Amino acid sequence: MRYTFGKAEKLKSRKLIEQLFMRGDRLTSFPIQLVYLKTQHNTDAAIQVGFSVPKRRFKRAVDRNRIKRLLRESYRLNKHELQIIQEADYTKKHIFMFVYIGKREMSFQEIESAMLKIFSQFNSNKK
RNA sequence: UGAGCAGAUCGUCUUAUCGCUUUAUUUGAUAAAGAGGAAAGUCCGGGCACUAUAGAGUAACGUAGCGGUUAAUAGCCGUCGCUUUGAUAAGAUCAGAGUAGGAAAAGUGCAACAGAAAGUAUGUACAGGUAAUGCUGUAGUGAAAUCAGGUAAACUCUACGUAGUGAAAUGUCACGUAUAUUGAAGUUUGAGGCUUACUCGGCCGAUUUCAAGGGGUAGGCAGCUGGAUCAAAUUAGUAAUGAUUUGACUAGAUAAAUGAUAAGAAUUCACCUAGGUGAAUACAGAACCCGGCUUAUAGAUCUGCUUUUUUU
RNA sequence: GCCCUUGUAGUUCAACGGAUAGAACAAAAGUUUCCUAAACUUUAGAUCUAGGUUCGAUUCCUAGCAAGGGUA
Repeated sequence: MRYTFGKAEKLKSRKLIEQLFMRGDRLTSFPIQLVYLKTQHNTDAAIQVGFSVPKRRFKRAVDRNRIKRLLRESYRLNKHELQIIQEADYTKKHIFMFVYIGKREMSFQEIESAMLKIFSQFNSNKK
């Protein structure tokens, strides 16, 4: 099991992101909100992921960068908890967007536990 | 020795594990490199690219002592004037700080309160003077009172300067549907359109046929980082800055890399007390590239000035 | 990335460069009432910050700070 997070797994297409926010479903576990959508995209990865921190809440670019890095790190280390990735089922492709809805910066441990909670919610929803 | 102010420089480090971006070897992987002094604000000025531009005038906007510097500027340097602070006994000089500092004798406007009067103004009291008279001086109000008054960061005038849009510019490749645009020829003849905001002036039209190839998808690549660069020495100059020589310089992402976790070290502060415990380590994150300005900044070092204590 | 606008009482807005910065609602105190509401009377409260021009600045200029918006 390798904890990688390469370019193919990154959500980059503007079109897909637009679709995601228009039609995607949402799951919340403070301070993270997950927006997800089952759709087709032409990459090898089962899930493409993006991370977002609103500029309105965090005015300085340094703070936004740090939170995004923490989110990305916690996703990278725990993504194997997701059944889709475990099964490597490429017929069920998804796109994810993690939005940080907290009002202040949090530690890595707090973010990680919230991330795990969201993963378990997502897995049970799929069954 | 402590405190304060001003300026300059630096602005955390090491190891392990797991990752990210770029480059090279190569296709398993390995190696190397990977945020700043402000990368910020976007306040000025350029480079670069594309578009536009026959010409003239007006408008609009910017700048404003003089000289220098620079690719260029509203930056920087020098200097004169003005304002202001300190020193000595006045004058004056010295030292520091600030300064958008052209024109009020072209014209228009504005000036609360006070004051007779604030600009087609001539009053009161006293003194002087005359043939006579606001003819002269002083007092009083006010920021300014007869002096071609004050105010141009009021309109304005003068001098000089200014085309527009910004790398999401622009070029190219791929996919791929359908018709903008341009050129030539024939027919027809004037509504309107374009030309820097306006005027003069200038240019163009509509339709049919033929020929050339445009637009979109914000997908890939180029643009994209070695340059008005940095450091040292010599040299020209009061200085800003220039010249020569030598050496140095691998960030290039694109919903956007430069990180996470753990341990240790360093510095500062607090507590117990002479080595432990706890806390903190700023401001802040490249986005085409440079030169300035402005703002934010824990802590450390150096220099100068002021002041306190101790010793001689 | 680029561009634009606005900052005045707690809130919404006024104010040629000229007296003590005004109005409405809100707040506080009082009158009225057995108590409350309504009504009436009164009070307190502000020019985003720092410089400059001017005799004098909310107004003009410069720099900063904050908020909002547009564009692709």
